[in-house]
Amino acid sequence: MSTPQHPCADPTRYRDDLYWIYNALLSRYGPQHWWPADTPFEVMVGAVLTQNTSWINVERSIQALRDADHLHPTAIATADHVALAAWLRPVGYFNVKARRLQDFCRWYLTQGEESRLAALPTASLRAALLSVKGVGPETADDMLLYAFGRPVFVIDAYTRRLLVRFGMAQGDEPYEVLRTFFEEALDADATIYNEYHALIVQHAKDTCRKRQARCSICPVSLRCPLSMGA
DNA sequence: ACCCAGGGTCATA
DNA sequence: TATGACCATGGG
Repeated sequence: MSTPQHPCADPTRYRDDLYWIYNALLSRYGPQHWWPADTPFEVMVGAVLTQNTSWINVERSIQALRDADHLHPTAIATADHVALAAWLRPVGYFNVKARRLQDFCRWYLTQGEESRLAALPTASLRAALLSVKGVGPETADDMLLYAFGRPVFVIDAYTRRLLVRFGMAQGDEPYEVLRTFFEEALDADATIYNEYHALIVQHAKDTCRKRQARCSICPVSLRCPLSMGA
């Protein structure tokens, strides 16, 4: 007991709770049909653009790329930085994201696109995605789950708050710890993971951003488990 | 005016 | 390993 034990050190203990939360969210919001994109490549573009950015702004930039006929890996890979940054202006960090998106597309083209990547086992594919500058753990997992259909659980800020609010984690655990927590507690099912993450985000949009004082899903009556602050 | 958004990198200690 | 600074637009 000298070493501080995280509550999430024992994933199987929370299996039923995590499925209860999933069912509560699903019965409230219904299937979310994520990721909102037409192609796997668009999923990956959106995953980069939505970093610390609201989705409405990502839609604007995706549309700007589409209008300019640049919603393709070769077009982005060879685009002028200033032009690319202009299309990405709505998502913020446009200089950073222009470089990240271009780096990703150039890498993507060298990999022979999806067919080659889709043949890789999940661990290898994850490592490959993480090797691209600008693709961190959450962005890579968005791609793995929503573009490649792999059973990888995506951890975002909302998920951390959810775990903290339910007493399953402290909140400052490394990304990998929380991802492993979900994946060991739940069955490896990409369909469930897909819906679960989407539902958590939907719940955050529904309650957190509206600053609701109550949330029937939350076991704590006063505030929503995903709400900001305390 | 303030806070936050479906994060990640880099410099520093 | 673990903080802090930085990136930057748009909506509540």
